[in-house]
Amino acid sequence: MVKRRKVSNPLALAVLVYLMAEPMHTYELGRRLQEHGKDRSIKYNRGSLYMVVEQLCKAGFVAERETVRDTQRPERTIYRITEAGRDELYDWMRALVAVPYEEYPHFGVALSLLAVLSPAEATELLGRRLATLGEQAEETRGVLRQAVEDDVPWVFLAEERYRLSLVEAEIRFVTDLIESLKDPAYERTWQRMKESMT
Amino acid sequence: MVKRRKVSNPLALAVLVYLMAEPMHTYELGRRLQEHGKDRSIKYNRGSLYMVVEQLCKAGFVAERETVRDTQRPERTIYRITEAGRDELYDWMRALVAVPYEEYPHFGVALSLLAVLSPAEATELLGRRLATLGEQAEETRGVLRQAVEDDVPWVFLAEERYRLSLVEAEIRFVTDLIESLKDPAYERTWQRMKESMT
DNA sequence: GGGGTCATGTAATAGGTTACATGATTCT
DNA sequence: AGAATCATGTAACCTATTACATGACCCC
Repeated sequence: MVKRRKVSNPLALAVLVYLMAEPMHTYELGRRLQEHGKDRSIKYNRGSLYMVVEQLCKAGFVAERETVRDTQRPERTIYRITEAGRDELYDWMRALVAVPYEEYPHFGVALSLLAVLSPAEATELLGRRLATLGEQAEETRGVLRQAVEDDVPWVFLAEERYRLSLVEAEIRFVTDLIESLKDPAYERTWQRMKESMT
Repeated sequence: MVKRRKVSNPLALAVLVYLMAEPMHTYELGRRLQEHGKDRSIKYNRGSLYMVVEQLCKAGFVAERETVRDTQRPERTIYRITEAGRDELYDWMRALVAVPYEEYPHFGVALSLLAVLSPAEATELLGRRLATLGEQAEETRGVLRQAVEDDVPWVFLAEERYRLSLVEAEIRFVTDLIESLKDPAYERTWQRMKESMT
């Protein structure tokens, strides 16, 4: 039922978006992604980028426009988006925005196995996490402040605000969790569980 | 500086935890994971499980204990956790709890490219997301209610509470975002951007 | 007792990351 | 000019997912 995309790496989506503006070669794509800080929200690495462009090409979403050799620099292929690529771009964006994607955050895994740690240790570790989360929140707030000063239109800040929302939510959650762990009843339960384990 | 784990798939962590309780064979591991609903927080599929167990074996974190052939059923290898495996388990759990891992949620990608959609369309799509998020929140609340009724110790509910926190945060965020999109100034800005694009 | 389906594993394929390679540029 | 660094790509290597395979069990 869930239509699988021919190319599913989110990098590909960014590539399509950038090629909407104008044709360019792969390296240039990478440069812009980094320049615009898109690599904060999209996992970026050069190897994957080349792979993804090739996949897009095979899938017919982009096409070679020409191969430039300006005597120096190895020859670079310039890509442009195709009609099918445009369709795919919009279809993909719509799906991403309209339907939540099931994710598996690493912290969720840890929580689902939390019982293996003693309450004391868990508390200590969570305290450290809390500190780092605080820094992250502060950093993101900084990015936002700076952007506002620079008159960046707010649409381009949605991702950072989202990031901040999530971090703040996690801070509240962890704070509560630490509170819960203090309950001496849990300490006892944990001891019993531990012993009852074969 | 970031120590890479020999086996990094989160499934492996669950395997180690389960083998702490008692030795068992791969299929049994899978069965329990599902039974306990761990597959809600850990991406699970059989193929990966076998792969992961093999990796753990190569890495010395688990070892074969014996190979049982009870005349029927193909022979199944029983694994047990090793000393090194125990160490790895605790080290890994500590890291997961204490330091936030950088994730790349799909919705963040969409947000970082939101500007390609018209404000009107974005609003409509976000509305649909909001509806689904509401259902998800409700479902998770249901799971929690049921678990509380069944006297499940709360440690085992941390993951669900976390999930709920995140969903609720996202609901607030999206609600705000929809509000922002209504600003007629943005409509104008968007039009201008669109035209100025080569 | 033959057709479905559950239990169990393996192999083929596709996807992604790291490591390497090579020419140009810049610095001293 | 040689060393260090940047620009650019490719290839080798892991990881993960899907598809396939096989025997047992269950039901009319």
